Amino acid sequence: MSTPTSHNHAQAIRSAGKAIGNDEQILSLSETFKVLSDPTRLKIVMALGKQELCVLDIAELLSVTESAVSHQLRMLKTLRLVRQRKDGKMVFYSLDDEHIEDLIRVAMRHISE
Amino acid sequence: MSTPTSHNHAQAIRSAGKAIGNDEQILSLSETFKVLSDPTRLKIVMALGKQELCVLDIAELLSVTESAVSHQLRMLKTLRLVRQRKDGKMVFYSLDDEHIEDLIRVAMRHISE
DNA sequence: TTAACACCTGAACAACTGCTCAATCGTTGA
DNA sequence: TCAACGATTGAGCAGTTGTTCAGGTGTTAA
Repeated sequence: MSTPTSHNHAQAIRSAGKAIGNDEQILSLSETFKVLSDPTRLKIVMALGKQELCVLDIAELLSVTESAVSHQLRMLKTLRLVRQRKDGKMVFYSLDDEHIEDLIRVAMRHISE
Repeated sequence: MSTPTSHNHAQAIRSAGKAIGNDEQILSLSETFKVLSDPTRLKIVMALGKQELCVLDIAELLSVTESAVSHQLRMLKTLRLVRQRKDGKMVFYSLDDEHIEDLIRVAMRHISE
């Protein structure tokens, strides 16, 4: 007896290939996950999910500089995850995507094993 | 009139702070998202969700080298997302976490706007 | 006008990431 | 025994990432 277990490579590849979307979809998916893969951004998103905050509030809450927060907020705004509202000297940010909170909720179920 | 809109910074920070877990939890969450933030790893996970595959199958399916696949599989194994089964010269990998597929499903709802 | 404040921006830097390449291991068939 | 095969590993590299820093904008109060 030689062949340990019969395994049709060609068919396995064909079958698994169907489970993968097209490259454009994969890229969108991975970018979605990438936004939340940085602790600072994740905290910002979770905080804004609870309530509207200005830049300095976020900076103080996370113990990072205004600049760092501002950079991350720009990215989050570009990706349409947050929205901004100017009020005098301050700029208030809030979450602009309800799906993101679902995503975090599901991930929390995951890490609690 | 000066104050544009009344805003209690201290209270806002306190309130939003509750929405953020402890640092350990945040780190776990962000790491979960980070695994799926790379297109190659995401494809591997999605393919293995459909069916068990050996290293060469994955390499061919994704058009990358065995080495690259092996490196990523090691990471996925360390993080307990995949499990391996040796069979002769081949090593078959399969998904070892049902929550991950949920996560991808929710993210797909997100990107389809 | 001026100073203070909240925020934004671009350059620069260190740290990290994913890949390639070459070498290696373990198993199998000749 | 030995060559072929599937898989793994570590070093090295180019590209990316998140932060800091210095300077800037716009708004407000004096």
